[in-house]
Amino acid sequence: MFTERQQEILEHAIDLIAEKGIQGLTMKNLSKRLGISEPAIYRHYENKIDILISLLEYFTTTTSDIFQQQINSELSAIDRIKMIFQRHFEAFENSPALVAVIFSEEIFRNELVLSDKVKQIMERNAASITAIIEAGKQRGEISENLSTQQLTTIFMGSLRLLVKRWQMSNFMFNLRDEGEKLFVTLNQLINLKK
Amino acid sequence: MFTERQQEILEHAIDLIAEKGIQGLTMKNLSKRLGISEPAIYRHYENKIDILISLLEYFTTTTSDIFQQQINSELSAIDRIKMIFQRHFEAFENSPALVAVIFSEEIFRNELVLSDKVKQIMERNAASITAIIEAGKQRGEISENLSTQQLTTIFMGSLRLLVKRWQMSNFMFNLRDEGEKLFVTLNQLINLKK
DNA sequence: TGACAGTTAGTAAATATTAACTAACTTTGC
DNA sequence: GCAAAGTTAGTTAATATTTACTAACTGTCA
Repeated sequence: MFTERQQEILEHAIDLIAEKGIQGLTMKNLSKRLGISEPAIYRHYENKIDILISLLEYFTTTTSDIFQQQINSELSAIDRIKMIFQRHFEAFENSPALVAVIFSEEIFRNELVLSDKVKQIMERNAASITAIIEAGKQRGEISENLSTQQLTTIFMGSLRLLVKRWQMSNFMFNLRDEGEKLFVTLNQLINLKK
Repeated sequence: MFTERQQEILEHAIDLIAEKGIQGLTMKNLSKRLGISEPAIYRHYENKIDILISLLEYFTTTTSDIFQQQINSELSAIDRIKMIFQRHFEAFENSPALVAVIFSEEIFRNELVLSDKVKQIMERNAASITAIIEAGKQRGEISENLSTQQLTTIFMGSLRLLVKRWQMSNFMFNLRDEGEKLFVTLNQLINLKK
């Protein structure tokens, strides 16, 4: 899918975005990081947008596993969502720069091809959570009175905000621990309905 | 606080950011929108960063009322949070471009003065919600078992995600109606504990 | 008359990209 | 087996365009 060099370029691009935002991602900065000249980058990518498209694909493949692994699991709905949470946290702790991409709507806003891809990723993720909640309802784990769609928003929204806070704190707290706490409360809220 | 012309400039700047992201906010684009020349803008603002600082102040004054009005209210905690939600939705429906600013962490990342201000705004908002939840706990409206901090994340996170979705859909659904639905579910979750 | 708000015509620096070339490999055909 | 041809990954220099910003001038109006 990606050559070794392309992957290197992507990783440095992610780092740059994470550190300085999208405005920090210039060919000059990127080449400096890579230790090669600007034109050398064009041996591996046609243009800058190509790099960004690639970057979204890279992110998609990285995270899509997390969702697909869960779908066949025998766990309860809530535990399955919990596992999705945890795996994301792990992925982010391993490479905090990835967080910049999960909040990349702003980054990719100016190009239609890119913003569409971001939309797709978000919709796919929401659909996964929705499916799990529906299954949970059928098994009687989650009250039928609660709107699946709204629960999806609540789960994803609070997850996203936690990660955003982690990013804004310069990754100063332990994401997994805080995620655990958040999940305890979410769990309490859902279970009380039984 | 702002002259008439300054306010005009800010509004067009917000529109530009809303449409094309931060990269769309150039002095050229801005002057084109305003129907004046680029140098004319410098009659009203010293430089571009000055405009962005002003923009955050503009946003702060616009939304800080929403929080302060509530604090003295006699309503229940949940209703007070609901009102804060609703007033935000109203503000956003009146000027959807404002939404771009609420998610402006990315936009203002490159300048320390700016990103600090964004952090401040977020913290102030979180503190308001936290205070309301704490009060609700003391009045017995919200279970003491539930973590105030996590509840704040859940409220703010789901609110933010809803607004984000609204933005990504190009404002194609009714934000207030969907907000109402979200709140019904949040209400269900909290109240069941009684 | 003089401050205010605009203009035109520029600036230097930064931007993504292209042109032209090179050194070091690998493949191919006799 | 080895020279010719091609590829890969880089270089420096130059490109057109865009960026934020400035200097100097002009009209307007209280």
